[in-house]
Amino acid sequence: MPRVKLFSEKEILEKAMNLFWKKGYYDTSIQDLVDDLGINRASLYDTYGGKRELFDKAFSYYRINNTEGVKKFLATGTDVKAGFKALFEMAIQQAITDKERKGCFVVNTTIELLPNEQGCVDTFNENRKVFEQMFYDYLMQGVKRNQLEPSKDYLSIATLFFTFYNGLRVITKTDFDPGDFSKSVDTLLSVLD
Amino acid sequence: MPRVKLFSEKEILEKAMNLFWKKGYYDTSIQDLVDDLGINRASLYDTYGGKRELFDKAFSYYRINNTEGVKKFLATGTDVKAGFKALFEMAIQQAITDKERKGCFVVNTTIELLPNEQGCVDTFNENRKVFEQMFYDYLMQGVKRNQLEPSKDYLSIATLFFTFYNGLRVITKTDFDPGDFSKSVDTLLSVLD
DNA sequence: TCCAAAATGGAATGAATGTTCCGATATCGT
DNA sequence: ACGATATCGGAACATTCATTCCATTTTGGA
Repeated sequence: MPRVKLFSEKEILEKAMNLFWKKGYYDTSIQDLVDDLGINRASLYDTYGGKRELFDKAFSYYRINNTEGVKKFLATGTDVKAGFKALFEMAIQQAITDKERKGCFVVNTTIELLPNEQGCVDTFNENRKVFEQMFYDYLMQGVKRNQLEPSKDYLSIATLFFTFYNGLRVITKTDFDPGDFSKSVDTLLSVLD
Repeated sequence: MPRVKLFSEKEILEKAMNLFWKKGYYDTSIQDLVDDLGINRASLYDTYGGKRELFDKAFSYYRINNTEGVKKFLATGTDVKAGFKALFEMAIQQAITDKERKGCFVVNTTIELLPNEQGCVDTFNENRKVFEQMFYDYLMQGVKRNQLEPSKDYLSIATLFFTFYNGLRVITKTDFDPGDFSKSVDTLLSVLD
């Protein structure tokens, strides 16, 4: 049997994810990765294929975690409106807590790779659909539990919430006032009343 | 007197703006610029300084036009709610019309340069303030004209609208359904009722 | 007409890019 | 203990990058 890997493949992938997340695809060089991941140049190529392959793996890893994270987050609460409030507040809080202000990896990558790399447009479309569906299902739960009026157009509300969520992820990269955005979240959520 | 420039400085700046807008800062090389702008390598450096200087000039040029454009757009209409509806619909329509799907240059640059280039965070903060103020002023006009209830928190509505606007600029780079987003705009605007 | 000044074309620079290759090293099962 | 096999360190590769330089061409005013 051969020599065993001296690093955890998943651990390194997580590091790569964080670096790509922070610096984006183009501004991250192989040298940056070698320095940051702490593994050998050759090991990087042997294990992950190359820059683009590593990026794709890191991006996939993020999307899975992100989707699962939000799904679980919404599943914890019982009140739907409070759930969305908490979700948006979490995005705000995350931006304050994260000293690197990385925002959302999916949003960042959408902006960076489109429109020039149409090959990944399907990924972004699917991500949007998954989130909108998740939001919609959650809203319908609220209707079933008599927390929300049944007569509203919850598909458009799901789209609205997701769009707002994306906007939040852009603006929270700048120096924003958390209080202002908490208020705007409340205003947004008033569409549920 | 020297030889006269064979190109219009503004015309070339506009071309540079479009290329940076489409491809972003890092993925646009000097060679790309030389090919696209149709001017000489040396002329580019003589006239604009360098890649970063040219980018800054192009970005400034965009922001001025963009701000003025939205300001004039809002000034044309008389009904405030209809004005916002038209503004958001314009963003949607622009995404469909623009075959390159460039989105918004400010949003793109915010995502691409932050958090690594904190030197330009002031620019983004100012841009946000200008737009929020513009939206707020417009809303207050609606109050004065008795089109809108006076009791609402219009500062938070301005923030909400601007955040949504940013989100739109992200999502409209993907393959979105214009109809869905028109509906979500209507839902958003219901906060004014 | 001639000269100063600016634009031009294209070569040249040196650093950084992604990727490949190789000899050395370390490890596991036999 | 040994050999097969994968990792490792680092050199080497060809491109591409932003930038600089220079000789040439073009122009407008004296």
